[in-house]
Amino acid sequence: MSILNAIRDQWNDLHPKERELAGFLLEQPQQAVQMTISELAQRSGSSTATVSRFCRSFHFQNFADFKMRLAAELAQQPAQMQYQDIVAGNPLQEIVSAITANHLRSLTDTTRLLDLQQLRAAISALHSANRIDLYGAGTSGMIAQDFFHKLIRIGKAANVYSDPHMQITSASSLTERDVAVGISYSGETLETINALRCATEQGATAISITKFGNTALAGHASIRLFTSSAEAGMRRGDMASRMAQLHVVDILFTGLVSEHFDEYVPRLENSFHMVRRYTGKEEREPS
Amino acid sequence: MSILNAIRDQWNDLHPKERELAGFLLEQPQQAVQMTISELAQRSGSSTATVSRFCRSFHFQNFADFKMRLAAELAQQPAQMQYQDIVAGNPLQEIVSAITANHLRSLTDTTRLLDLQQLRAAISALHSANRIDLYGAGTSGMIAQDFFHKLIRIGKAANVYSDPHMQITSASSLTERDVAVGISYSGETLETINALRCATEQGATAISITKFGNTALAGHASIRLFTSSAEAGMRRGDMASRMAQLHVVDILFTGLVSEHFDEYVPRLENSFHMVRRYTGKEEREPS
DNA sequence: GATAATAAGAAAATTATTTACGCCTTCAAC
DNA sequence: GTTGAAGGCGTAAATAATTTTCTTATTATC
Repeated sequence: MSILNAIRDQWNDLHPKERELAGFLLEQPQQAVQMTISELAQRSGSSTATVSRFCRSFHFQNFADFKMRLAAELAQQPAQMQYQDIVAGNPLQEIVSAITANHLRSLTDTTRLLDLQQLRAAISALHSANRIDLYGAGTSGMIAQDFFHKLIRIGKAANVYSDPHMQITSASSLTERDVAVGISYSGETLETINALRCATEQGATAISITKFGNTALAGHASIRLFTSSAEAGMRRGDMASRMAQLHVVDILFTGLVSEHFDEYVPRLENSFHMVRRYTGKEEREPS
Repeated sequence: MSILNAIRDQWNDLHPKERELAGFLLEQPQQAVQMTISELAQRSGSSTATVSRFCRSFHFQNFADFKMRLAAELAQQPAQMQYQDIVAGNPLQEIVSAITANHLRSLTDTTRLLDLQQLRAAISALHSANRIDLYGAGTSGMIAQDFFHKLIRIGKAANVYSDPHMQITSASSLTERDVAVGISYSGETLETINALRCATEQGATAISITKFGNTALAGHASIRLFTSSAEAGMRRGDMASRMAQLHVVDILFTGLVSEHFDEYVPRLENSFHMVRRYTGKEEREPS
């Protein structure tokens, strides 16, 4: 229930009328997706304009887009388990099932949330970028690293920074021909936000990868990519969200390579062979 | 697929233009549900009136009703596909499906391969370890990093090395009270193998995380954990395998924390709160 | 060859959605 | 308290989407 989760998640940031609307959506989602915007407005005690704005504030293209995605989400059979936090002394078998369910869920939810338009825009921006900067802290820093590995394999001029000073230093030298990617699950990591803002000020194209919702980081990006947002159990940490972020990175990368196949694939294969050759015979496949 | 089936079913009774429309719907249902009636009419070479009538002839209330129900239906199917390599110029939607299928597959396959006995042994070894060394190169190095992040959060004396010299240097000072974890998808990365061998010679408990099969790395480990082994497309790289490795790491970590709940959870929560406190108010959740 | 039946598009009518505008509330500064 | 700025939110105008009506073209039947 990533959309409904996101709504619950942002409850505190919602305006009064939006809350009434959100409340109705959370209680009667099945009915809501069958209504027109005016019915929904009436039933939830707000106006069509408010509903429309609500949808856009959650980064949906429009009301129709919102309705379709919510419907798709609701159609998922409830057999799927809910996201679970770590609890005491579970049998190992149950832990395995729970983690697996969390991860599968995270991936399918993220896939459902993906906006192909934004994805296409991101791919195109990355392809034509003169330089690519990647920013992320903590676990998201690792995602950035992963993306970095991929990009240099196809010969992109990419850099990755976790150090806030270096982030700003690098961002300050970007131009409108460059791309900056800010990664943060919460979307509220100050350092990453600042780096992306700085990049935007220099005219670079800013791409954000955050949990779904109205996050500060996404607010500063011109291309927004989202992962599913489960309520964060602090114990569970960022396991599922990290999977989701990697998933988005993989899709971005694969899309990029696929769309410019002849240019990138030879480089990809070359990097593969070279690693093999220079790290000993024993290395038969990428580790 | 009752709606699409019904359309196929009635194929013979359809008028020429309706067939074109039906054909498009059967081929591109995912795209169709995102379109307006006029887009759909245009793409399928008919007119809005025809589409509208088509929906009613199938006893839907109207076009919107049709769209919603089809969307709900499409959301149901999990689309279990085979592992796929990157190919040229696929539509983005297909790339998304393929990657998602790869990842889901990778996780479920890995879960199926998991040996609870080995898992228990690994958890127990990690719990009582005096020191924990993590070795990995390339992408597997990132997995090791990820594990490292997790372990230090619960106060374990962990270290992670990607540099072969440092790996050996550290491994050489391990004792029988320590644990070494070697990560390599192929299981044939020389540096990682050597580091694990060195650790074993010092009497440390060696844990391997490799693809399933008879790999060199697993041969040098006393506790062997496996991920699913799909044929590696060199273009596809290590995306799915990385997901699987992280999956194993997550299960290991969660099992560890769950089994020693009272000891580890306070540390985990403390690290969470401290990161929050020392990285500014804006940081509401782990990035 | 005329007539009836029906397919199917154009356009009109209807309905739905978004946007522009402005009122009203809230909150802070004076 | 008064004033001004900011922003929420509804009304209504503009836009877009959908359905229905009207019309034409085609084919089958007598």
